[in-house]
Amino acid sequence: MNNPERSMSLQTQLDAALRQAIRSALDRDADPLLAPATNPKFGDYQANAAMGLSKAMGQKPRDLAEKIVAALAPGSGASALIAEATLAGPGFINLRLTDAALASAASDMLADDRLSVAPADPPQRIVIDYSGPNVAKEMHIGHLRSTIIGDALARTLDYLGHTVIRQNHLGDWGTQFGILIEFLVDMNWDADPKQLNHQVIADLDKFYRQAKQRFDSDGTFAAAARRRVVHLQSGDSRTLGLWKYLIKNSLLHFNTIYMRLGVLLNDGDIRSESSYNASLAGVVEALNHAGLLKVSDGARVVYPDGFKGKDGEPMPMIVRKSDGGYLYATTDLAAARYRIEQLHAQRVIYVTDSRQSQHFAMVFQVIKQLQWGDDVRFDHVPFGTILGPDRKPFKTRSGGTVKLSEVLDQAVQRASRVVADRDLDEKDKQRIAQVIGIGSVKYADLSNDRIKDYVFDYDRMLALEGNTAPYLINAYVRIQSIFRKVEESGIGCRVSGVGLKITDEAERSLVLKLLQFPGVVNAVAESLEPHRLCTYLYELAGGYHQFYERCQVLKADDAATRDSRLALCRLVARTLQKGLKLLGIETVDRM
RNA sequence: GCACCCGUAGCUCAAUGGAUAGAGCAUCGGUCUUCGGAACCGAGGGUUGCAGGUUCGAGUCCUGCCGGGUGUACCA
Repeated sequence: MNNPERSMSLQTQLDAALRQAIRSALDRDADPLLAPATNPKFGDYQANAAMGLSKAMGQKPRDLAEKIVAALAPGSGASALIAEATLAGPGFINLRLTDAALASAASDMLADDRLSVAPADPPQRIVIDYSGPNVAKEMHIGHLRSTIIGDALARTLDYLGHTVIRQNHLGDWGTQFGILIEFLVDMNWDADPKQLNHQVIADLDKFYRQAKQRFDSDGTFAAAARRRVVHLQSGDSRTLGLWKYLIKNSLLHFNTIYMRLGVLLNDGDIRSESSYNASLAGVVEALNHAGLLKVSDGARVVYPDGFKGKDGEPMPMIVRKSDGGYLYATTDLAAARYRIEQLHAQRVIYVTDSRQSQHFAMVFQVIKQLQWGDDVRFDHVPFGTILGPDRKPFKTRSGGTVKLSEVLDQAVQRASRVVADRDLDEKDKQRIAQVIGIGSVKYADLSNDRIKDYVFDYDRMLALEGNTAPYLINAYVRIQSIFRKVEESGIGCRVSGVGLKITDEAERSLVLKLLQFPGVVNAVAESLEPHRLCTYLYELAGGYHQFYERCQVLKADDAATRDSRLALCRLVARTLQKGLKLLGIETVDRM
């Protein structure tokens, strides 16, 4: 099964053939700039290298393209793949592949449990920081995007063979815990630290809002809250006991949400803010040692190169407050250091909303100036805001935060209406509603270009038409239905060793689309944009429907055609299922 | 003030610097003896916010405007 020669994707083979042709025609190593054809009438693939090489080589692009085309002529070694290479426009090389090459590549993909997605070489150690909810607060709509996008990226990078280290940077430290704990002490909240209760998190969420209000209006309470922060930092036992109790019950809540969402995060991935407390002083010392530490208005700051604030002055990043406290910049630096030195990361990915872009740009710049990880790649993966119907940040009618658990309840409930009148037993219906409901929420989020804001709309995300989870899952279901028919009718079908053949245009373009899967997965890993995979899956499902319309599968003219088409169905189903899985979305066999 | 992000069909969104800017919804019109019609085919609908520039080629890159959002020293 995973013979590397055999499982090399078609596009990889084609790229190599083009590269070789450029070398022999122009005596030069160059990227062929191979891409699927922009329009089917141009062929299957196109290579755009000639236009770019023109200036460097001092020759007309069409002349260069002509030489490359000549090097692709029959007998060149590429002829098994390429049926026709033609010159077009200013220097496009349009490629039409042989049906045999397409059929063979599709057969290889079907026989490969990786669907022709080559393992990364070399694999990297990649840290991905996502979700990061706050202790003592219920997860709300604001946590959705980081959790879902981060999870999809983690799954994709893992599939490519990288060592993915998930880091859940829990917010469990800071002034707000002084405020909350002081409030709890004040109301004689006597927590049994061993007790776990799902209701606790909702109470805490409510208490914090009350406490914050009191903190802002009651000076005596505010002073007590600040003292409580000091108690917490110095390890006062009652304070610490309450704090640990908050964490325990929060984790119970987070894990419940994670399980419903089907994200991979678990307790082993938690590395909370407080876990860096002991190394914060060392960060400041490192900055001092590097000569980057400055004092400004009593605060310890660093001025990262290239950042200007108001009135054109260098913009400071405060690492230690004038009262001696540390801030999130310090924690992020400590976390980066841990990831570089202890986790041996080669790449670190932060999935947070775009409002933190400047913060991370500064942090990355400071890391650079500290020379902590010269060969480590840092990526901030920013994303936009989820908007309500009024195009303002999504809030409840009364203006409160939208709880994630209620969003998921609502989505599942609406999904259950879709299957309500199906002839399925109740247990299956519930399971289907879960998969469709949760999948719809996730897909709606992932299918938009992440940098943009998007409007949260249940009706649209649960629609059966368009680029939605239900549409894709339904395409999968329809294929499964064919295989159920196969079982029932006793036709039997060969699963392995089936020779795929192409007998129709719809079949051919479906195969072409299937063969693009490895390229798309790699593009997602490089750009960190899951919506590209969504677009691909949507097009794949569309291609399948066209094929399905034109090509009879079970009533095909002969057994060989039927087996070939069944194999194609199987490949589409597997690709849809795998693609959705990489997005963190499940499939069902009926709906 | 400065910095970053966004602006594409009536609506919601796509488009590694590539050829005539594409989908879904909505509107209108077709197909077929349902391998699940939750389908397929077609039509109308665009000065890609505006104006310059770079390039063989710009929705995409650069500059300046307009509009919206976000950030901008002791919260995260």
